[in-house]
Amino acid sequence: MAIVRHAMRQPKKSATIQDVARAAGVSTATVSRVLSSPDLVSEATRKTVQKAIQGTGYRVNQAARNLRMKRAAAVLVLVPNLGKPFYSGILAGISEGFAGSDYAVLITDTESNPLQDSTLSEYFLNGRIDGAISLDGGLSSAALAQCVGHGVGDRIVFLCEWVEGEDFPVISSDNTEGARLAIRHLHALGHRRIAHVTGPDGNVLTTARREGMVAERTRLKLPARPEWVIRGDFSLESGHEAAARILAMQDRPTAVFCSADMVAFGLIAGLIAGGLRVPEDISVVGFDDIEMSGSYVPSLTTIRQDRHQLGRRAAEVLLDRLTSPQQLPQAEAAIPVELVVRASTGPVSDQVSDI
Amino acid sequence: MAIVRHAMRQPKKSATIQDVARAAGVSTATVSRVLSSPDLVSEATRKTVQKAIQGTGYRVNQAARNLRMKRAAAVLVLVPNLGKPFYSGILAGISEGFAGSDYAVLITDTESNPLQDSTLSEYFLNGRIDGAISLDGGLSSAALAQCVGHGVGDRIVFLCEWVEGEDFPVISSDNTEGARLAIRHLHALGHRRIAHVTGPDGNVLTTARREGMVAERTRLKLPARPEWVIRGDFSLESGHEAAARILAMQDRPTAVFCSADMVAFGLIAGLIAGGLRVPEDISVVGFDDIEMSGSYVPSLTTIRQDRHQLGRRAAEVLLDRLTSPQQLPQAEAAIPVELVVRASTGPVSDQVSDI
DNA sequence: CTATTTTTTGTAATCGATTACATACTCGGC
DNA sequence: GCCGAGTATGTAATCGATTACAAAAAATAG
Repeated sequence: MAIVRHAMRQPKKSATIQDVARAAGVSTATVSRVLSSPDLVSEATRKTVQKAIQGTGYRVNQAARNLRMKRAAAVLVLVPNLGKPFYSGILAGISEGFAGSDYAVLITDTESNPLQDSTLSEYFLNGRIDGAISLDGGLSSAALAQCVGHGVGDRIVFLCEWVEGEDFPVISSDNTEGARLAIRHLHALGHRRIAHVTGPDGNVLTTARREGMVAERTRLKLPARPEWVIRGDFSLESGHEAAARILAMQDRPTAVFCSADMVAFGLIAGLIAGGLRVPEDISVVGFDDIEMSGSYVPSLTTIRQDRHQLGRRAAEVLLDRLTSPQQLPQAEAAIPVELVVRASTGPVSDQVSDI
Repeated sequence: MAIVRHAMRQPKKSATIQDVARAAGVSTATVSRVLSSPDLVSEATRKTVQKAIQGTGYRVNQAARNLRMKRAAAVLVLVPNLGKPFYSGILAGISEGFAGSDYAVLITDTESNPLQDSTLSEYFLNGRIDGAISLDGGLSSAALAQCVGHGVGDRIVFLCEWVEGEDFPVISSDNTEGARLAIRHLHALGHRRIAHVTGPDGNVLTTARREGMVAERTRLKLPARPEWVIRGDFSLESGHEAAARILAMQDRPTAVFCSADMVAFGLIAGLIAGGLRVPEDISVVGFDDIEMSGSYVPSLTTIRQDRHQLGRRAAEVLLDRLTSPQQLPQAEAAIPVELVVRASTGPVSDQVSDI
């Protein structure tokens, strides 16, 4: 009895729908129907065909299907910077949203792979994608105009960020409300002198959060000083710089609301290095609630964005538009945010309370 | 004169190669040749065809091309957790590596999208991908065996991590050397009592780094105590827990080498909260050099992995194998690492120096 | 000027699915 | 027993590229 060893190095030419048809003794049309609309096929043949599929190890060839059906079965996700921990949960939500469908999810980092104005529409025109989700509010209007011009404008959805003045569906957290919650929380702890570290100028989130902060501060009749609004850019470094500014102030705030958790981390580190205690001397609130925030020391009081939900929702909206393209841009409600109280905020201390 | 407004809502049925052929007065074969092997076509016709391509706004249909050429023009990257900042630079390197080619890069998070044993090979069999790069050393041998069985085993490349006992090309940093560098650095600063926070059990990186650490410690004849090797899992939390352990020790180390930067952050925060100063009382070294490490307070001394290079190299290796499939697994040299000295390490302090 | 090689171009088959349309079959109802 | 409706299946065109092969044109040799 000989022992046969197969090298099997070549990709097996996998079975085609023809092979299955032959094996099952039916036409390719029937096999195709078993795959895509099984209820059109009688119980008996369906079983036969399914057996034949098993037997041959048949897998549908996506390229052939895509060609015939004129679709790509893929969507593109544009992420400003994959390295930011903030995006992980979102991406998870997105892929979950597409899990039931047969769409593949392409992810690209727009920071390391700057899109040319034409790149996005190229993807569409080459038939590589059917739709796109952009987490990048910095897309050029030219790029978007191209897509609209080619008739694929209604397969683009924005998530978290958006482009001012453009009319695409946007899924995002209730940023303004988040800012209000933060201020209200600090106010309830007795804080009156509240500073804010913003995001980068021109960013839509910067604006939304700053506005929410200002609105609530006004409503609560809190004092406002120009130097208490410190320009940042969502980065750890900017938080650190903000700390230096605050330490140098004569008229120090008792609490700081940061436009992102990373900023808060940098700020706290800087403040502690400068001899202040958090939260005893100064309270800090972040925004986002990234994974690290719960385990930072001190753990961070912050505004939680439901990242998973955000991603899921964006996927659903895009999926809707891909399956029934005639729909008009329905109004999207903002995803609610939530205040998460942890150890970086506390009651205002006596000696620095305002008059 | 009437002003015409086009709604232009439908996707323009884009020009096909037939349209171009007609416009240029040549056959489709010639157009195709202009696209893929221009030197087979005479100067004159090439120009005509190119003009026709411009004129019609023709884009090649990927699905048709893929079907005919039996390829997917895409590769899959398996990332254990997209949220870890460590991966961003790597992904950037990978997409850069594929930039010149026409491969699309699919990225999937294996934590939020656990791969079934058959999922990876399904991707191959469905013709969705031509190759894969795995950053996940936790792939099941069953999944890999399936791929090998289907003859696509030679289009899989591991990056950073790998699966013990499997014979795939691996691109990774010189982890062992990194650990040695860390220990050597601490030794040069006068430290003798050095602790190590490891990665999770069973992880190949944990092993490589621990071994490098042990080897160098032995070489330098440094004291070793079982409790100075603290089990972690590359997370901030585990660093924080390690801090608690260290604070509780009677016989405290004067320096700690962490198996990841995130661990170091948690550790430092914990130590500072416990009343120690870094680096005055205790020095800390990380591993990875993620973006944050330079701006953390104190900035972190760490072992830099050239993430960009790692990604690029993996892309190149895979690309090689895709274009000339017969190649045998060439031996891959480890990518060199580098010690980056910052503020979290300093000379051992007098009062705690060993006898 | 013819024979031979080389270069350029065209014809038509092919990749592997989906689906419009045609056909065959089943089942009641009258 | 015939008709119509409904169900199940098959035939063949189609999606849009690539490429083997053939044919024509141009270049070279003798």
